[in-house]
Amino acid sequence: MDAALHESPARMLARAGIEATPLRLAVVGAMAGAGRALPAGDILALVRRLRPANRVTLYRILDLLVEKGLARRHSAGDRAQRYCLEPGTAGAPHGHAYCVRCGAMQCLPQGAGLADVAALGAGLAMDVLSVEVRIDGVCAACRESKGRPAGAAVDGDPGNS
Amino acid sequence: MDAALHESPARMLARAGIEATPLRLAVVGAMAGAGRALPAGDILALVRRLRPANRVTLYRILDLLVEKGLARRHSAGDRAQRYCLEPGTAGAPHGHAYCVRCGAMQCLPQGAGLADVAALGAGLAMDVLSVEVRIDGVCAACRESKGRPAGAAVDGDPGNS
DNA sequence: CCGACAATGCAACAAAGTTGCATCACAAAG
DNA sequence: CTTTGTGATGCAACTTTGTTGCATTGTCGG
Repeated sequence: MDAALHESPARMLARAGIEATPLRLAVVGAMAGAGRALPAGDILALVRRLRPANRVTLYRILDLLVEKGLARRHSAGDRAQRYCLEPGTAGAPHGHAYCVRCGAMQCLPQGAGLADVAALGAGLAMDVLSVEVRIDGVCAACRESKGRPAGAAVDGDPGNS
Repeated sequence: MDAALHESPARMLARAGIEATPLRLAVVGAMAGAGRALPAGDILALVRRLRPANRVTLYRILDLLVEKGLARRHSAGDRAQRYCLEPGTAGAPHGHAYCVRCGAMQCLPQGAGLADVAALGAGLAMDVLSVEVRIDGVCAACRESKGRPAGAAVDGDPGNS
């Protein structure tokens, strides 16, 4: 996820061939700043700290980012999909650590155990497109503070457009 | 998934300490018969071939099965969770192969590449509860028959309660 | 200024679950 | 036999997350 941390949102959009708009910059900025996979609702809350934004537009931007390879969509155990910025090196997959207590979804370093899993798919009588690896558990922060969820959702106003 | 295939629904419920009812037997029977992870909607359709059944009751039964360790809940790329019968040997995880075309979710043999991934979680500063491994791609049936989805959903009447 | 086209917004819809409460069935108590 | 309690089931309404269709805005080339 280095690229996401060291590259400006504008640069990332340009790299993916996506026209930069204030909203898109805000979305990419929010995702890059978080440093982990966020549900659409959290991204929306983050973006709305900077500017009003519409739910539908956000979903369309996320779809666009995914389609252009800038972001990836991952399923957590819950109902909401999480989105995280692609490491730049296109196609390089990475797993995630999902905290079932606070819902945070940390990106795991690339390669960790993934090559093996990918090889598994190769013997499968199926055209493999991608591999999802998710470790479910309780993160360190939540383990310490039994009781209140730690580092959970964004606190931005969830008020509607 | 051997246990699921060779054990009667009644026996499985007994083993998990769940009281057997006609509906629960039908649910377990449907899941065992499918031999793969099914979304709640498909299970409902299968059960309704035998008897009328309510959506809510099905969800409650599925929750119960998961809670008692008889079944496992897995997220596919889409919105619906899939449920499959636990191999009996409690906690033994297995991955899944998800076809993005027809939505079928085959259970992978245990152990295949999973031990390695589990080890990955061990170094994570987090209490690992479980590991989800999903291979997304296009299954053999769908690859052959480009066009119509193959082996997709159940054809039962999706009519309501 | 005008038309085209992309981006955004709004409202309504849709799918998958969830919740609260009514009802039913069956068993134990009286 | 009737009563009463408990768990299973059913029903309706609601929530969350995402999608679709259409209207509006904004920008660019002419």
